[in-house]
Amino acid sequence: MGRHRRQQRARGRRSGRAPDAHRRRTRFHPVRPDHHPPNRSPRVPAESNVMTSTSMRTHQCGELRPEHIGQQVTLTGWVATRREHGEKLAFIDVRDHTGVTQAVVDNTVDVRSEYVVRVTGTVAARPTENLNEKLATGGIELQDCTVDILNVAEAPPFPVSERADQVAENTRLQYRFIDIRRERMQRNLRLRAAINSAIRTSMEDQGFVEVETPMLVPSTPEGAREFIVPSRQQPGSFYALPQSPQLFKQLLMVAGIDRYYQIARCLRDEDLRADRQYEFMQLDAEMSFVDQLDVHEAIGACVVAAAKAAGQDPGEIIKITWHEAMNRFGSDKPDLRFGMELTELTDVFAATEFKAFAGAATIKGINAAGKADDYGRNKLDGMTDKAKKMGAKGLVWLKVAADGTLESPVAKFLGEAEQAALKSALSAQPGDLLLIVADEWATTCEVLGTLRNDIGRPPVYEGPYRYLWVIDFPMFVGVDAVSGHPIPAHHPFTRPHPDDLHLLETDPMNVRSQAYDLVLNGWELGSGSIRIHEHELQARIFTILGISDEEAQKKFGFFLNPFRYGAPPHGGFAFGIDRLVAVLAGEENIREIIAFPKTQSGMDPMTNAPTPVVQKQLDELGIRVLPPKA
RNA sequence: GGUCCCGUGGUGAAGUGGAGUUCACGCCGGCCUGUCAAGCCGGAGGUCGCGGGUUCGAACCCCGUCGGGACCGCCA
Repeated sequence: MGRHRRQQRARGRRSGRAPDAHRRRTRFHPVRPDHHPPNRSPRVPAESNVMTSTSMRTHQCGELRPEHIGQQVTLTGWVATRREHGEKLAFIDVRDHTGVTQAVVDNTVDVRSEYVVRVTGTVAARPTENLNEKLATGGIELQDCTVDILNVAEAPPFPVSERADQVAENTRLQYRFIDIRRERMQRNLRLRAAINSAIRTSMEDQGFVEVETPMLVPSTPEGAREFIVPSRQQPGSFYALPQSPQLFKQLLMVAGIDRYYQIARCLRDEDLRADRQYEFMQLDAEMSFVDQLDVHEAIGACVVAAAKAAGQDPGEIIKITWHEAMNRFGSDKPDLRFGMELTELTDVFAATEFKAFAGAATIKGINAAGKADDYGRNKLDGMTDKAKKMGAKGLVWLKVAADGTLESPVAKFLGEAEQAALKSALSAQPGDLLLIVADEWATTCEVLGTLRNDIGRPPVYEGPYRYLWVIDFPMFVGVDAVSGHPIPAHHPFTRPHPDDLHLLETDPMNVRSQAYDLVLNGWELGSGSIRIHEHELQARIFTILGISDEEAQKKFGFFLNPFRYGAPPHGGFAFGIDRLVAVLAGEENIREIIAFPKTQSGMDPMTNAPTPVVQKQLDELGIRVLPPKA
């Protein structure tokens, strides 16, 4: 740019208005190549043919093709880049969420990065030697352009491109309104919208009725920590924000809604993670007169619809029992994309003289095929530490040498026959790394399951997508050391497995429940259960849990009493939409598919929430803030 | 509540006791008529998160603190 541009800038600034005067002829233009990392997220399906022209534009920046050649069009958007070629020629790329188009302009047009512009010009074929195959609009450009500056812009803090993937996330969140201009965020948010839409359509096609439940609800201190909201009219009393619509949706079954759903915002005041935010969205559903197969079918259809909205066909959703999941994968949310299954070795070492193995309840191993060279002493020690932290007494590792012998500190304690049986059981080949744990069944499974994930789990954006139902969860997860009562694995309204009812009092730890999880590539998408609808069974469960009638009445009275008025058999499910979208988008972190997420410490770098409030607000609520702890 | 990692011009990085030094991008100015992450030349821009300590001397070592991230606990 030269003199002209400088002068125009000066004039525009002096007058303090958008420089309408900047109408310049240009020639034409293309779209910036949409960055799309290989094996990354799916593209949002083609948008419908809705009319997106407005009084200010005729087309969007990603839609012009050679078939439009000769038409006069008007585009609106942001200046993505400017390439100058002397006083008479410059190229500007105009961007909106659909893509970019190259406009050929007179270099006296003073537009800079992220200026908001309207460009009117004639669609023209690019010279054949100047086609840009990286751009969807790379066959054309706008020529004879008039450029209106609709707004000026300061230089953005980071580039509005895939290069900002390298920028500190905190900076991206602080300027989220710029970050979301990027193709990645546009794609993620639009994918999310498409999935939400598919979920609604699927649920409604299946006769589910959307009912909205309150955000201000009574506090029920079981389970996750709640956000509480002080009541102004009842000083000293508080609402809670819902962890889930659980109680309301069950009452809707009593109320004869029959099939309820809601895309519900849920809030939990627990520490944040890559897959957890304070507030998150769930597809929440409940059905009357069903068994768990009915629920699996309905929710499965909904998830399939969501996957198809992301351009995928998930195929059949398989089912395995919790026990099988633990036994084979050492996890209740197994990632089925890779093998390395847990192999039973208890019999192999039944008569061993190796003290660490002798008498162990369960001995299992995994074969990290070909990984022997990847795991040196440091990493192996680290894995051993991890195993011990998880409660195992130790971890045995063996490397298979080129000649087939086992290299390990403990090899000398294992007999030849044992070594041969071990190699056979694990199909060991030279270069393999074998890991063995001998302990209680649960510990053995969990430790090896964790190591299996650590060693073998592919990145989230690597397919295929493997959905599964994990069914027959145990009713109880352990026994309270103080009270001696069993600890429920799910909420206390979960229905026991009908075949195990007789064991409730005598052998509670072997009672299965009618609870189930939906798992995708190692992510727990959600869980549900058939509920208890009869008063007698509920009372029996409370007795087993050590909850007195009085206590039950006090804690859950508003929920239990309605069940006396004709509660139908019912069950339901809820799955986290954020997690589903993240996996389908190929994102490791749900913040990438949320427009305005919180950081790990629960803050929003853009709004600076949470903030102190003025004293008057506290006074009205009868709240006094204590000084910080020393 | 805990473990570990990270804070250096607008952005990303390099700098492990000796001058705010370096690189790329961006920004500002100049040149440039077919670029498309244009190119070439020049320039500006920093309280090395903050506070304290050690040292003749600290971006660098120590302590604290704030902010960010991963994980454990937690998430019926």
